[in-house]
Amino acid sequence: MAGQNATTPRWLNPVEMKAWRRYIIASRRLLEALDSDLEDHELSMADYEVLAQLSDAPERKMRMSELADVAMLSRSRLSHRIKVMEKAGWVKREACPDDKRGYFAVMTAKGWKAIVAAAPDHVESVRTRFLDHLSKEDQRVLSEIFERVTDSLKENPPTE
Amino acid sequence: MAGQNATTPRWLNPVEMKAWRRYIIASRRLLEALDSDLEDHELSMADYEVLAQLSDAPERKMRMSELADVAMLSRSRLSHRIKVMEKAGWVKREACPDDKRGYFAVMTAKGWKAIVAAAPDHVESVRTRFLDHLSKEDQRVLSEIFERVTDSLKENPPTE
DNA sequence: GAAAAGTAGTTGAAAGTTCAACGTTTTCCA
DNA sequence: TGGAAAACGTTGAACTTTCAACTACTTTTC
Repeated sequence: MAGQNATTPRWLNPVEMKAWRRYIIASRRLLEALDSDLEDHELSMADYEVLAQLSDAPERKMRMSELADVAMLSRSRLSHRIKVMEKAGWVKREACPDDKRGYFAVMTAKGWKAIVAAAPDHVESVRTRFLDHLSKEDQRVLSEIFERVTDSLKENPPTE
Repeated sequence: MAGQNATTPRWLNPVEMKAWRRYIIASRRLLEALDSDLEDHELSMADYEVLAQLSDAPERKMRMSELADVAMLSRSRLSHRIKVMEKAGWVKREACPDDKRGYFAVMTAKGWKAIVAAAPDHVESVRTRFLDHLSKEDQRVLSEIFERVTDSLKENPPTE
């Protein structure tokens, strides 16, 4: 992307700037707040996401790489994180019989208890800190905007 | 926030869920993409933000704590980061004459060159990856939504 | 005007994340 | 069928971020 802007840059006008900055700033603070709310359950957002995904999976287990994809973590990051979560007793690892390279992350009873305890509070956080400020129409507009953003990122992924 | 939900949790309905997840997923990918685009200039988003804020400040210098606030970094994080940026030659530190506890972060000529080189590409990234997918009306709606979200976070800050 | 309380900023250690390299197993295809 | 290439997941090292403690200075309070 470097050096592709020989022409005069199209700087943001005030309205664009406001939309962009408000979005980016609110999003950071929102994430912080959700993370902080989850601390009451000794969970980070990433941990929550991992457990939530596992709890939706058949038999509450999932291949490491699939879990990494749906939880949007790098494989390496997931691998390190699962090591910690395993120590905490929320998940364990299980060799995959079909593919000897592979492993499953399996949610334990303790992990299930943790997510069941955390989920209502987390959903309530998402509501009070975010969804409550959106009308039905806002929800629709937002869904569409971010669908377009995601689609465009897929078409034009960053080159790393 | 823990234990405040003795009542049945108000789970998200499908429309709410879709709005929430699309927003959160697109936002993560968007941030990743912007960060990745900036790598061409050897800058992280945090570094960019620090340099951008400095370049707008009078004399291109700012007190550490003010800089931490506007760039949304903890003081400790800024302190560590400035150490690295100083080594890279983009900023230097300067003792504050009025308050002997204080320091200024001061942008160097090299820092100025770095931000001037990166800004057009970065703005272009923000456009192509985000703003281009928003109509004027979308911009307005988004500004208002995230203003409400920010206001509510101010009224009800996380307790850490 | 001195002690207490608060503010500015840094530090080192602990925890988390990225990156590149690696061993193992599977897939591809000539 | 055999060997190259790709995929799975882990690892250790480097780097980043957080956390709590700390020094140094300033402001408040009585």
